[in-house]
Formats: sequence, C-alpha cells, structure tokens
Amino acid sequence: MPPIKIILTEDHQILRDGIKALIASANITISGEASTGQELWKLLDKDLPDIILMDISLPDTSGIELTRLVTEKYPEIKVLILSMYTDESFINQAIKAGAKGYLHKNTTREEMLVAIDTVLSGNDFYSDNISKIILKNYIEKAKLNINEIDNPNEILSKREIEILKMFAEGFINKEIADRLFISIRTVESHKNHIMQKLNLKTQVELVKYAIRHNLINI
Amino acid sequence: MPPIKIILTEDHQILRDGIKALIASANITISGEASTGQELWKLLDKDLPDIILMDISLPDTSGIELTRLVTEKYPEIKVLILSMYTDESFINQAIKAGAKGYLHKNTTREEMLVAIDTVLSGNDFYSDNISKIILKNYIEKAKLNINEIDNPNEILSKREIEILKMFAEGFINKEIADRLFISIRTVESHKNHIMQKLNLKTQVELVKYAIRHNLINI
DNA sequence: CAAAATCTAAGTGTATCGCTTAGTGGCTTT
DNA sequence: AAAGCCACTAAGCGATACACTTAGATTTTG
Repeated sequence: MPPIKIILTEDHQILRDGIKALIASANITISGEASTGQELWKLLDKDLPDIILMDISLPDTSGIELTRLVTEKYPEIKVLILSMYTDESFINQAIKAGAKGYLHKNTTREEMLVAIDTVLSGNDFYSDNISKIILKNYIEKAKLNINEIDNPNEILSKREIEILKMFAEGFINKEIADRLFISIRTVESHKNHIMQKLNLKTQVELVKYAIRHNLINI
Repeated sequence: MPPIKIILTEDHQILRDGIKALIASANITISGEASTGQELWKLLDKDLPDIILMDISLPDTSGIELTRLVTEKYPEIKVLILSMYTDESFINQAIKAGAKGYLHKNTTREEMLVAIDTVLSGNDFYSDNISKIILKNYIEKAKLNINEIDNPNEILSKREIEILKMFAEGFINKEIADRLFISIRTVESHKNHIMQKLNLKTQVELVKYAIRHNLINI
C-alpha cells in the first residue's frame, strides 16, 4: 500500500513542522506544504494528495472558502479542518463547505491519526471536543423552547392550527380558502385570532412560530 | 450522605427488576416503582425522589408528557429518560420536556451510574450513542445546504441581504425604510428583486429561505 | 340550561404584493 | 471613450393582505 499523501495548509511554519514531525511515517507522507491558498493551488496543479490538513485563518483566502473550492474541483480529496476556533458557526460552515472532519488544535497525535484513517475510509470525523460543542448547542437550542409553555395544541383550535400550517407552508389566503371551502374573510379571521392568542404582530412572526413549534418542515 | 432516591417509571416488571438489581446499593435506593403515569403521581404524593428513571412508552400517558408535567410541578426532581427509541425527535422532545438526560436501553450499569451522578450534580447527561445520533443529524442537516448552489452571498447583493435579514427578523417595510434612511418604495423594490432572483412567490417563502440559509436565528 | 369557545363572515382603513418604468452611479467589455 | 451591465434608488398602480372590529351560528363545557 502506498503511503497516504497529505498536504499541510497552514501559515505558521512552526506548526507545519510540528505536525510533520508528529504524523510523518512509512504510511504517511507530507507531499506538500502551503502557507496560503495560492500556494495550495500550485501544489494541486502538480500532484493531488489524499488529504489536505487545512487551517481556517490563512493570509489570503479563508480555509473555509478554500475547502469549498477544493472539494468542488477535487471531490476525491478529503479536507480535514485543523483550527483553533471552536465556534459553532465555524464548524457549521466547515461542514457546509465540504470538510470531512474538524480537529481542534489541541488535538493529540493519536486522534489525528484516527481522523486521517476515518476520513480516508469515507467517513466523517469530528473530534470529541468539537462533538461536545455541537451537542451542547443542540441541547441549548432545544431547551430554548422549554419555557414556551405555549403548546400550540392547547392554545389554538384545530381549525386554527390547520390554517396556520397551510399559511406557513406558503399558501396564500385565497388558496387556503379554496382548499377549505370557506371565505377568504374567514381565513383572515382565523389568522387574526391566532395572532391575538399568540400575541404576534406580523406574519413573519407567525411563520417563525410555526417553525419553532414543528408545525411545518422548513 | 443519605442514599439517592430513585423512582422507576417503566411498564415492564422484568425491566424494573433488572434495573433494580443493577443499581440498588448502599448509595442508591429504589424508593418506588410505577408502571403507569397514574401510579407515578400517587408515589409523588407520598414522597419525592431525587431522580425519576422514565420510560417513554407507558400505557396511559407518554413518558415525554409525564416528564413535562413532573418537571413543571417538581423542578428539583431530575428526570432521566430510559428509552428504546433513538429517533432524534424523541430526544429533542425529551430535552424540551425538561429531561436532564437520555439513556438508550442498551446502556451499561456503569453508564447509568455515571448518568445518575451527572444529573444529580446539576448537569445534563446524554449517552454516547445518543450524542452520536444528535451529532449525525447535525452534520446531515448542515450538509443539506451544500448542494444548494444558491449561496445567498453570491446571488444577492449586500443591500438585498441586509433587507432580507431585517424583513425575516420581523421588521415591516416602513421600519426597514426608516432604519436604512431610504424610501419604503426602495425597500419594496429590493424585496421584489430578491424574490425574482430566488424565484420565490410569497413572503413566507422569503422568511423560510432566510432561515434555511442561516441569515437569521429562529 | 347557561356560558364559553369555536367557526363562520363581513366592513374598513392601511400596508404590502407584484408588476412596470426609470434615473444615477460604478464597473467591465469592446 | 462608448456601450453595456448591475446595484441602488424611487415611484405608479391595481390587486391582495393586514389588523382591527363586529356579529351570527354552532359546538363544547361547566
């Protein structure tokens, strides 16, 4: 089996050297090093690696943007983000950009090797602390709604929920009226009652209420 | 230190006996057993436990609903869900209902003891496999938007995004106009352009678009 | 049975929608 | 330098929706 080819994209020499010393072995070759996005593209023109270890903060392009562009052009390359940031938005953006994994910079040699194996085999890898951040956010987001004692089914009537659902799904009043065989005026009345009961002021809040309470799928 | 008082709410005798045999010790007392919601309320009338181990599927009320009611009436009691279900929606509902932790029924004695300690000390506990499910869902949800080539920042201008954000946050046209020192007509124009570009037909779709693309927090 | 809630509908003034036209300023293409 | 494109600005206009009010009919609840 040929060694795994990895490109380091990281603007700090000392970090590149450290990583190289840590993971280079008979099985793993650091086939290139880039300190900017531009340098990375030059390396990719010559030879494609199996994995790119990508820092987020680079001098020219951001690592997130680079990840997006690289995975678009070379879907076979696995990008592993190696970042000092643990903000959820970065993690989220990285996933969206096509990263196959996310490691914090306080990761260990062992974890990095596991991450490399994991993404090479086609799976995603998110280190423990990153997973914890995602988990924590999930729980907090879910809890946000705990204090909303307002269970729609208790406050709103069946008809009102029916109309709220249709409205939030995107039907306009006329369409709702036609489908339910009632007057537009009645649909308006129901919506007014709903807004009064929920103390909402705009239709935008109405849509968001429906989404928060899982009345519709977004 | 007095022993930890735990009530088992679980409709299968054999499971209750198994759990009891597993965790009862000098430190942990099973202070009561309920096979239905009704029985649980009777137990709570007599004596309050530190922890309730709660099954989701019960004959009368669902464990989720029971959790909601119990944590509302007795916030000091920690409810630990012990379920055979690993659907994300159950987990999510459990968190919303006020559960302090969620264990799968294939959990180990050790994990259950850790969970009990964790929730007693005021923290949340979600077992490894439950965490993995949440994580997997998070990543999949984040990835859903990858293939949506429509990155708002590429399609919409800065001004358009600014207005879309404000609209989706709940500002009405007049408020947006006032805040940006432009005419209400201009705000309308921008919104029209946005809807044309995104091929959206209603303002409801506009709000949902903004939410899907993380332009606003719901 | 009486009271309350729900479903239905309409009136009214204001706001927004959805479409069209249009002027100005900045940038790129030829 | 001229032409073309796009972003931002603004307005006209008919149709629709909003937000509030009143109100009758029916069903549910106490």
